[in-house]
Parts: sequence; C-alpha cells; structure tokens
Amino acid sequence: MKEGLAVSYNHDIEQEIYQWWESEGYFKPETQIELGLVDREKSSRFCITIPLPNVTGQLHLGHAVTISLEDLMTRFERMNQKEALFIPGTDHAGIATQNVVERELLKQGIKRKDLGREKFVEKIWEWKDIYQARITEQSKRMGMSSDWTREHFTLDPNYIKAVREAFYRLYTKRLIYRGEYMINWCPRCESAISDLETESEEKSSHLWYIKYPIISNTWKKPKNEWGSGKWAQGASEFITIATTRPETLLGDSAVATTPEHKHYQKYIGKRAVLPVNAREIPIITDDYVDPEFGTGVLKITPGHDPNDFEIGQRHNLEVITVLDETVHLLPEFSGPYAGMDRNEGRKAIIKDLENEGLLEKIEPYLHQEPHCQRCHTVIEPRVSIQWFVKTKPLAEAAMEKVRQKETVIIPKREELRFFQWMENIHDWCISRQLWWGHRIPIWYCDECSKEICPSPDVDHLNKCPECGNTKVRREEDVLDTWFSSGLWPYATLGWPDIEHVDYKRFFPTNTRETGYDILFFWVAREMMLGIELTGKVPYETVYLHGLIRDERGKKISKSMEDVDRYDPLHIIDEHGADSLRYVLVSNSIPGIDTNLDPRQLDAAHHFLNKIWQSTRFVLNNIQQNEQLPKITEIKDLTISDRWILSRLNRLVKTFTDCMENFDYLTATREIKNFFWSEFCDWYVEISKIRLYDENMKKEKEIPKVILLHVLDTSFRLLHPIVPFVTEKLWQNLPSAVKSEPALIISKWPEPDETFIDEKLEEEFQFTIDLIREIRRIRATFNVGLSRKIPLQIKEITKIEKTRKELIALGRLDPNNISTLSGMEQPKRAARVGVHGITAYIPLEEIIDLEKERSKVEKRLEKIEQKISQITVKLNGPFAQKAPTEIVEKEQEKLSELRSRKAQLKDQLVILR
RNA sequence: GGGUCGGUGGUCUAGCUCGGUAUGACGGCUCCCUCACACGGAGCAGGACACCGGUUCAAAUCCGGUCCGACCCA
Repeated sequence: MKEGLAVSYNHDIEQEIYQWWESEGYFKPETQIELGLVDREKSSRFCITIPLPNVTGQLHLGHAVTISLEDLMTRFERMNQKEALFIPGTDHAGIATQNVVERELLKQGIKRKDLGREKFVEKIWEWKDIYQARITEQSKRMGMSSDWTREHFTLDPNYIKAVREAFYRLYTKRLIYRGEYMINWCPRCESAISDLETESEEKSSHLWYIKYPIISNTWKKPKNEWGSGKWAQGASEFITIATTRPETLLGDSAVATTPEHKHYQKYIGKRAVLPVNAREIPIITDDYVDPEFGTGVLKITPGHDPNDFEIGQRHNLEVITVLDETVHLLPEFSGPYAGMDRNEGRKAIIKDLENEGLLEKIEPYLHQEPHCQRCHTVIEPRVSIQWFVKTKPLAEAAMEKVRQKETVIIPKREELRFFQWMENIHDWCISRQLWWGHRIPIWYCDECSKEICPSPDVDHLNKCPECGNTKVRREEDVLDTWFSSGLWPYATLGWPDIEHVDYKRFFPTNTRETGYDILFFWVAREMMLGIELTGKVPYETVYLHGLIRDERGKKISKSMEDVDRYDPLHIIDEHGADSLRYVLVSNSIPGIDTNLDPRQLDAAHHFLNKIWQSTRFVLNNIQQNEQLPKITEIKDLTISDRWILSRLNRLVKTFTDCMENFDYLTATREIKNFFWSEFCDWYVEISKIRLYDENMKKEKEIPKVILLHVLDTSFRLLHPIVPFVTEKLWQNLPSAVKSEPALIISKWPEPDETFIDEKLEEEFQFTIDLIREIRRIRATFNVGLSRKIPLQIKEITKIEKTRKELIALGRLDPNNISTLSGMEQPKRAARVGVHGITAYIPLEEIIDLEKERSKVEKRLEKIEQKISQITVKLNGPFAQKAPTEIVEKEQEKLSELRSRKAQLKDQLVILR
C-alpha cells in the first residue's frame, strides 16, 4: 500500500486497494469490534441493505448511483465510529429472469415447455450463478464496502424460510386469499401481473360502431346463417354500440346505456341479439356509461374489460372468457373464428360485420393501451383464479407510521405521492404463472378439495390433514418477486429468527436508499410487510435519489448509439470508480434527476490529480521518519497559518453538516473549493517561502505540520466520496500522522472551534485581494513574471505582517517597497485600491500609458452608471420604505463606488 | 382528466423554503512548460434567470396565467 506515489494520478490503483480492504476484513462490523473501534454495548450502529439488483443482467448507472450513495453513507457512519453494516445481495427477479433465459434458449431453438419445469429452472440457476458473480464483481469495482460474508439471494434456503413464514402468517390472518377476479394477463409471459407491472401507452386505433339487432314483435332471431349476408334480415330496430375491441363482442353479457338516452331510452329492458353467435343479451343502464362517448351505449364484456367486470358484478351478469391463455379465440363461443388470435379475429369479425350490414362506421381513435412492462406485449384483462394480498389494513398501518414520523421520506414531496398511492391501493395480485420463483406454499387435496397451508417447517405434504387422502398436490404458481424482496431488510438479518444476533443488533435498519421510481414497487411493500411481520418500521429514513439521464436530459437506454459512454464498467475502466463516484455524488439532489455529462468525469479526474500532486509536493518536502510536533503543539503561527487552519475547521463543520443532511452537492463544492482554491492556490504557495529558504530551519516545521494536517483532514472528509485515492494517499503519509491502520476505519474529523477566527480571515483576505490586484495589473500590461515590480503604499503598516507573502506571490521587488507621505501621488503609476487601502505601482517603464488610459476610462463609465442607478434608488421611496440596514448597505455601496470613481479619476490624471 | 418535477452565460449546473441584479464546472480568449501538478498556473470575456401579468421601494426567488420538456396516477 505504501510503495510511493507515481508522478501523476492514475486510477489503476483501485483494485489493489479494494482487495486489501477486503482481506483485512474492514467491511465487517466484527473487525471494528476486534480493533476496539466500536463497542457492541456502548456504540451505536448503522445498517443499510442494498436495493437488491436483479440477477437478470449487469449493473447500469442507476445501480452506480445507488452504490455510490449507500457506500458513502456507510463509510461516513463507519468513520463516525458506529458499528456499520452494509448488506449486499441480489434478487431472483421472477418474470424478468425467466424471460431473459427463455429468449436465450430460444436462440438455440429450445422452448421452455419442451424442456419442462425442472430442467428449465436448472438452466436459470446456471444463468443466475454467472450474473450474480458478475454483479458482485461490478459492485466491488465501484468500491462498495459491504460485508460480502453476509451476501443474500432471494432464493437462498434461509430466504425461502422467511418467505414461507411470511406467507403462512399472512394466510392464517386472512391477509392472503385466493379468488377469481379480473387481473392483468400477459399472453406472452402466460402469467398474471400486478397493476404496477403494466405500462400504459397511447396508441392510435379505431372506434368501431356496431349495430346489434333488437328483439321485437316482428323479429325474434336471425333466420339465416352468420356470414350469409342475410343474418340480420328482417330486423327493424338496432342499438349501436361503439367499441375499441370488436373481437370481444363474442363474450358480451349485456349492452348498457344511460336512463335518459335520447334515442335508446325506449329500448331499455328489451333484449338485443349478439352478432355471430346470436346469443340474447339484456339492454341495461349503468352510471358508468358516458353519454358523450361514442353512441352513448357500451357493450358489456365482463370477461375482458376491468370496468365491464365491475358493471357485470353490479348487475349479476355472466362472465364469459372467450380468449385462452395465449389470446386465441375459444371454440365454444367463437364459431367460425375459433382458434384465431385476437388480432386475426378482430379483422375477420369486422369484415363479416360489414358484410352483414352491421358495421355502421369506423372512427380514428387514440386510446391508452396497457402493456407488459417486461416484454411489451399488449395486456389482456382476464378473469382467473389468483392469489391476493389484502392491502388496505397493511397500507393504513404503513401510512400511520409515516404520519408519526417513525419513517421519514426524503424529499418531503415524495411523502405526498406515497400517501396518494397508499390511499387508493388495490389488493395485490401475488401469484404468477411462472416456473422461476418461490412456489406458493399451498397444497390442494383432490379428494376433499381442501386448501392447505402447512406450517413453514413442512417441506412436503403427503397426506391431506382433513381426509387423510394422499392425492395432494402443490400449487403450481409462484409468488410475485416483490413479495419476497419486500422482506429484504429483515430476512437478510436472520428473520424469522428474532433472536438472531444480526436481527437484534441491526433491525430496524437505518436507511432505505433507492430511486424514487420504485417507491411503490418496493418501498411501500417493504413498509407494509415489515410493519405487519415485525411490528416495526423496517427503516427510519427513506432517501430517494433521482434518475440518471444523458447530458440533454434523455433517458439512457440500451438502444442509444453511444451507450458505452454511460456503462459504469466502461466508465470505471476509462476514468476510475473514484471519478464516477465523485460525479454522481456531487450532482445528487434528492428526488431530482441528474443529467450526466461525461465531460464531468474528466473534471473529476483532474481534481483527484490535483489532490495527488499536492500530496506529492508535501511528501517531497518531508522525510518519512521526520520528527514533527503535533498540530496542537506548534507556536508562532503566521497569519497565513492561522488563516488556513481557520478555513479548514470551518470546512469540517459545514462539510459534516452537509453529510448529515444529505446535501452532497454543497459538500463536494465546499471541499473542492477549499482544497484547490484556498489550500493549493494560497497556502501551499505561501508555505514555499519557508520550505525553500535555506536560512530557515526551525521555521520550516510549522508549515510542514500544517500541510500534513490539512491533507490528513481532507482525506478523511473526502474518503466516503472517493475512497480509493484517499486511502492510497493517506497510506503514504508519515506514520506519525496516522492514528489508525487504514483510512477506511479512521475517525471522522471534528472541528476545533478555537481555530475559527472570522476577523483574521478578513484580515488575510486583504492580502489575497491585494495580490490579485497586483496580478491583474501585471496581466493587463503583460508584465512578465520574472520582472519584479515596485510598490508604493501609504499605510505601510497594513502590509507588515504579510510582507513576505506579498513579495513572493505578487512578485514584488523587496528592495523597492516604499511608503508615501501625505497627499503625495506618484506620477504615471497604476493605482490599486483594496479594502479602502491605496497602493501604487509605478508603471512608466513597464507599460503602455495610452492603453491603460482607455481601460480606466471604460471602467469609469461602468462605475458612473452604477452610481446613477443607486442614486435613483436612494432618491426614490426606497429610502423611506426599506429596512434601515438595507438602505445603509446601499449607501455604503454608493460611497464605495464614489471613492472608486475618485480613484479612477486620480488615476487618469496620473497617467497623463 | 388529476398530480409532480424541470426550463438560469455556448453546454451542463447551484441559488428559489426565508425577495436585495446570480454559483460552480466545461468550453472560449490572453499570457506563462516558475524546481507538486499543462490533468497545471495567472488573468479576461460571456447571463433581459422560458414567456406574460400581479404583489413589493425591490422578484431568478412570492402569487396568478401561458408555452415547452420529462415523469407519475387514472
């Protein structure tokens, strides 16, 4: 770890450091205890569980943000001497993984059903092993300081126990039930999916107007075959419905209109005849019907539309399913169309309706079509027997905990969304017709039809406990993935064994950190299940980060041309994990999306190089075994020494404050500004005065101690954000500075208030501003750095204390600094005014007077403009109405401007 | 249909809770390879804060409306 520093920063140091941390066991809380850093009895603890990535694929930038933020939190708390545990793991991701593997096998011409359940599941396990390993590898590249000995997978034996227990408890409390309801059916996955797993998309389609003949005295039923063109012959009265799904008319149970319908009111209570199969259906009324939509009449198909299903329930209508699992028309209802899929069927039916003269018109129509989130197939609403979680009581309990602030959601506005969703929650369909997942722990007896949920320790059921029959079979369906991942924060800590050491020590966990897009998918369910099963909220804080987009705000998708630029592993190879983490963290505002500009990665790398270089500078000036006093022991500090220590301690305060309040954007800004613009640009430069002066000996100690102290403190502060580079540099500091074996387990700095001195900072700011002015004059007139310039100043005592700094950084001629007396004003000299002090730089020999004159005139113009602006303001009602301190401020500004104006005028005179 | 978020120099971004003419980065321009760093140093230029109206002495910030972009729910 300590073999010296390369001439420039290269991120290839990262992997070796990670291996070292891991082999030393620093990610394990037990190591903290062994090293005596924390005490189980006395210390507090911090626990966070990773939002488990799917084993479906590899990590993307979303995971990178998650890991960066969570690792940052963990490292921060670990350094704050809490017993810190970051739990890693992966999710089996039922539908997603099954789909991916299915597609892979299909490439080789193998169908899932040909393979059979057992063989297919074996294949998925193979896939899982490969991808889980890959995800672990990628997480480690990110620098994730999680305890890998506590890694979990949602289909691990222990995890299965937790799922069994959860199911059993909810089932026996009747919070899980089985029933026949309308669900979202994906015909490609051949499975039910939950509301949240559908995405609605606007599609341009048509509205078909179809005439249903009405039974009258003169016409009872069709006399001719469907397709003859004479099916409706003789019918005189029709009711016209408008529909987006003509093919489902085969399953209609009624036609509904409004009681006041101007044309069709008279038909209410009569019966219509359904085209194709000539089934008789009633004409009813229902409030759901919108008189403005279409003809004001709806066909009611309870088997294939969620709204119609509800209407059907209200009117006790028959539920007819006309489409099978793969959305092909069932022969029982569809006559000539039997076996066609829903799209073919639609075309054929429309053609025949037209032929029979029953198609009144077609209108273009935009409608929302639900799609399967995983495979994008159009969802078929379908009635089937499924398992559900009764969510209302769970949601109520979860909302109550949030209201009581037992869990706080950040940002606040997401709490509102949480409540809105929770208040309108529907029962959660948890059964999936998949092969990959937690098989529902229910057995059925074929003899007595008993539904059995044995206690969780029963693995196989051979006999019906009711009738003793051996014809028992287990439920085929598996559970929704989110059911098992909903147990994550405690199933990973040993639950249901509530005496487990981890559960006792780390539950409830501290934080759930994740993207706001899965607040409902996951967080809400974790809350509901967690409260029900453990009686506690699973975490006290929910921190929701934004999504990562490209620099123009577009979603990053796999189809993008330059998608490589947004692949975390690619970025890590090119720029390093530290740079990636720095960019992600420094742009992170809770709940707000981040537009990631890849150019920022270079900027981050430059900053890390700056840290690297300044460390090299310091170390080059100090012997590895040099005996130096402690920071608290040094005496005779210069004003610049005291200034940097004041700034540093101020930084520690604000930085820590930001870390505690999740304000990483300000935190990174503050430290970058301090380190680069204050420490490197000023203090390091100033330290060279003493370090490079052969005549000084004892004086060198002070800057050395301070330089090391600033580095040490900065590394500690930066470590949670950029762990690799800081550890590497810190390891290279002289051993006397280091009080711990590794930065990762070192102590978080505490601000020393006695160093913070506002007046002194102001005083030193004068020196900085004066040097800046001198530099500006030099730059304006192209005065080369090698040319030492003279300075004349009236209040020469003002520069006594920082004379050396002025000479060194302003490149002044030490033998030509003089005082001016009384009213004397040097001829042909540039005037610099800083903090009310005036100085002159005689220019005659070094500049072009003409050029300087026009510059001054320009500046005069600007200042005069500002003076008149403020004068107008002060002469207006402002002076009376604004608070006095603000008026005074303006007046001060005015007098400042006036004196600058006078200065410039003087300067003009001088230049002539 | 309901709701949320965003619209700030060429590009990206902070500030908006708590009103006093704006933060940083990248890029640009000028000078400098000064013994840690050209992944650098010194300096400079560049913004009617989407639009309209209101409140106010004063609006990027508060209020109302409009337009554009993204998203969530139905």
